[in-house]
Amino acid sequence: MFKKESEYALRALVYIQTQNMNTRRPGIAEIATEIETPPSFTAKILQRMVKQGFIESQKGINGGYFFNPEKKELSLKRVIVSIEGDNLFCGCGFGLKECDNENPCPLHNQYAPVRDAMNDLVSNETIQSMARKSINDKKIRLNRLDLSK
Amino acid sequence: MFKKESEYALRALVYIQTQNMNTRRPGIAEIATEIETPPSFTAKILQRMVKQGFIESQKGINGGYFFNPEKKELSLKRVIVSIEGDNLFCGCGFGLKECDNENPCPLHNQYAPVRDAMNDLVSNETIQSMARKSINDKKIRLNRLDLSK
DNA sequence: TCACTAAAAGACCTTTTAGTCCATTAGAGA
DNA sequence: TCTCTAATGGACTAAAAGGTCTTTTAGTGA
Repeated sequence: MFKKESEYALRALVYIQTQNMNTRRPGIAEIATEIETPPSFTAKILQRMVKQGFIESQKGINGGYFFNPEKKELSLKRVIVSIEGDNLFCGCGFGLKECDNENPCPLHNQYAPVRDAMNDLVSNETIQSMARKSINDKKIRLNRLDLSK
Repeated sequence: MFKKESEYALRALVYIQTQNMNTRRPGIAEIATEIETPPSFTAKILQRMVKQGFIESQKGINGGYFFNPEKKELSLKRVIVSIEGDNLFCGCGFGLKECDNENPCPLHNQYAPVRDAMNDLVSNETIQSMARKSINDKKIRLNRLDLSK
């Protein structure tokens, strides 16, 4: 569904938030290990998240990434749109440039409701709501079941 | 949402079916013009559709592409899965290899219903059902509103 | 059977996505 | 202020997606 970059960004941000809630500021090496992503690529992605202003970073000893608790919660949609645009949430299933209720493609009437449901989902869920779920339910994971595999 | 190749394949197949219903067998040049896709790439895609057995082709004068009316209707899902696999309809939104009700990612409970709705949609709709809609409702299109643009 | 037509095959090119590596910058703490 | 550490920046590589072009193959019908 989403691009690798979006998936990695979401997992990394949720992991950072769970650690922040535990008064920790994880660094690249730890994050990449925990969420099982390529370290260099993850570093590149988090750099972009910092530039977007979604998170902040601290260099040097005990440095790492963290959310500014003053800011309002960050929706999944803002993260995804900053990476891959909003075609997923607005576009036509048949790939038409212009497709709406007035001039629909043959799939439009069926497709639009599902697409809109996806839009609502990522608009309403936030990195923070995901992190809370993750902390409150031990069953919920950000990686594979068995890291030794 | 879908790859370009899937979008072009769906539009081409629906167009072929609408023309077949009018006792015509369109060729590449006509198809690419009508659905506004790159001709060479469209040819490549239709070759693959023939190899998959989804459509048949006829060389030479009055040649072109057509559906075998003996066969049962072709679901959108079969077309899409043959091109890009089924990750869209089975995969995890966070990109985890293992993610289900027992061991969910933080998005699973919200994401799975929307993903399943998408799966139902493409499983139930067929190239033929799309073609019928297209023929019965003049408002429905497979290209832009104004081809002169 | 010849000429024409249109699909098939396959090599090739371009752009985007995915990912690596190394040198630089800057903060923390001793 | 020195040293260690960890993020930053930017050049680079690899693979996949998207797309083109030219030659070959195979029907059609005159």
